[in-house]
Amino acid sequence: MSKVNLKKLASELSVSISTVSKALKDSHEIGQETKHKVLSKARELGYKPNPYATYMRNLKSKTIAIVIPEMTNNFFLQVINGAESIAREKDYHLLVYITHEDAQKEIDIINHLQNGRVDGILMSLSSTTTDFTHLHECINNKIPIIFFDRICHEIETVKIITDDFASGFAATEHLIQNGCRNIAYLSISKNLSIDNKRMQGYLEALDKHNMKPENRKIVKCSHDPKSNYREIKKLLSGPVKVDGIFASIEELALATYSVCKDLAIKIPQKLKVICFSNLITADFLNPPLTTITQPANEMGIAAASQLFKYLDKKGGEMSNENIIIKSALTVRGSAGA
Amino acid sequence: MSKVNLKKLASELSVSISTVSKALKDSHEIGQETKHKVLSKARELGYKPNPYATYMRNLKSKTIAIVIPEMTNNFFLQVINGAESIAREKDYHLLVYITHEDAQKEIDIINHLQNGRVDGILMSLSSTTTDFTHLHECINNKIPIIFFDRICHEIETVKIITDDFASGFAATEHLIQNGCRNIAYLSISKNLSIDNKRMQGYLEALDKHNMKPENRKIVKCSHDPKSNYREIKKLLSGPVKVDGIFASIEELALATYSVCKDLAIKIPQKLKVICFSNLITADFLNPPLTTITQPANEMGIAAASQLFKYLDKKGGEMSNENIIIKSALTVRGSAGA
DNA sequence: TATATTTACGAAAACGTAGTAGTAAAAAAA
DNA sequence: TTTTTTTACTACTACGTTTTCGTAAATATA
Repeated sequence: MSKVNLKKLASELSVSISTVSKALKDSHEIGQETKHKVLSKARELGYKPNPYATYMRNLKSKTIAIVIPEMTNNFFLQVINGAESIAREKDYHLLVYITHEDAQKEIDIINHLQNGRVDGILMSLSSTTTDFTHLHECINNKIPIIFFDRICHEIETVKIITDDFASGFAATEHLIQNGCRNIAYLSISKNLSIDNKRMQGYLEALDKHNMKPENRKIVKCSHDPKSNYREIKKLLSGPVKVDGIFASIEELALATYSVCKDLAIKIPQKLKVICFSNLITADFLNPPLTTITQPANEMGIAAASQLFKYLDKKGGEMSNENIIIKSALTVRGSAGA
Repeated sequence: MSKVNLKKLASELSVSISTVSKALKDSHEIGQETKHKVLSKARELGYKPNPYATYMRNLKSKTIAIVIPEMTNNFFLQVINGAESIAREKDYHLLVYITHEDAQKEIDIINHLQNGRVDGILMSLSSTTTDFTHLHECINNKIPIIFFDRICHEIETVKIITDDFASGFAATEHLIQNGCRNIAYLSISKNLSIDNKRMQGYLEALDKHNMKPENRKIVKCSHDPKSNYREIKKLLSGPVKVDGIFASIEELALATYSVCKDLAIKIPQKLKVICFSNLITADFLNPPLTTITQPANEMGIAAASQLFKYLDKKGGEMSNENIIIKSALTVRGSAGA
């Protein structure tokens, strides 16, 4: 079962390699009869062109990468799903890399993608990334990056985001309209664009309703579940009065649920909770979780589509635009009726 | 910013391509001084070897693929996470493909991987796959496949599974011990090894406790949420008495929750529910969902590790063994205390 | 001093594909 | 009939890397 390549086909058919290659490409230079012979022999032996050799000729890898910070979050799962479907449609291949929120891993991964392995990258930043040299280098090497969700403002490229500010505003206002007067914001990382925007929405909503923001009500969380639990517990059992929580990501809402369970705080009676989330189980939680649902699948599709749009018109410049796909507020039980 | 390759380095340094290549590989054939010059120039220009050209020389793609049926399930998410971590460790790259439970897509994907693109494949079967020609062909082409979870018995290779039979038995017995006398099994697909094993465990537990299996209590579900909802609703509102449900996968347990919500059937008072699941929110559901939790991350790690074990001793034969990683029954509320 | 060995490099081939250029033979046009 | 065009093929090269082989010069050995 030795590998069947053009040379093998050629020798089997007693023609030249060029003839086989051209016949398979349906070139006009090859006669009908020969084409048929080549095609049927290729089928018979199960010839599949070697992708790496093909790359060597036309320097197109037909491969893109998606770099995400973690896999515990439903959002990224759905983005991958969307991106994969577009890649498949375009007959491209999708490499997946997880940075685990580690800036060094992100740098290593990006560096590994510098020499032709991929034609482009879809990416959401790690929360610990503060230096963007590796990304600039990537752009210098003419490898396009499309950001989604956690974008890098410094890089001029297409960015797929949701309306974080407006949604943060809406989420906070929803809590206010349901009676909350002391709303805490659970932040995930200062470094992240999404966190800043969501918090700005939160602050703007407070301001509109004449509520003063308090630093004590802005809890800096991380990706360590235990420390998040501690911080939220400290908030909810401490001196600061809190009757509403706006969690920037779903992990923090679940941590809140966990704390409330342990402290016997009733949601939504004593505490109303709302968060950005793509949990499929939001409806079945106790109580059902009111969420800002990001169009994750659509964002994956948009990111991949934008990348292919650029790759297809291969001469052009990458435009520097934000593509905004709106999130939806889904009222369930956790923030009151 | 033209691509920096060996040729470019060589001309910059006025040495031959061979010298540069060997210097970068720290060959003894190259003098210390030259090595230093080459290395520093390589760093200066940011040389990264082209992976496809490297492939052309040693015919190792340093890439593996993971082929999964869907992305809506937390199990596969965690498997990818585990597999990616091992791949990263080995400096390999991971391609992700989703069959969307479509046999034809599975065939297309496997065919696309036939000529060298990957060194090996991790795979979980689509539920609609009944013919395994494409997989046999893969093995014939010397591309190793490691199956996990949804395995293919026909192919002689390493398979990573959980103790589906024992867990199915334990799940059913747990329901029985909590008072259920009329237990239904929600099946996902006749084609799947896991479904059969889990159902056998279910039947064995019924038998042990002198309960007769009834076809009416075995509900054939699919991957269509709406039809699943209908089928489960039919079961729970029909003439067949049912006081316990064992769902083979988490989607079916959630569908059951949905039906119970709409029919106002109290879980666990009127109906006890248990299922195979990797939901991170199981604890927060209403009621908390008692689950058989598969060691998904470990299975991903095991699958990738086994593949690399084979790839590393590249001469050998692939062994035909089942590696079983046990699942754990986590008692929460949905199946009674 | 003459010969053997080691050191440090370069030339070239190969991996599989795809395209350019070249060329006999056949067909069409003059 | 001669010339031009078309048809249908082959030879060869390049993509970037790695490695084998070859070889001068330097060094060690006899």
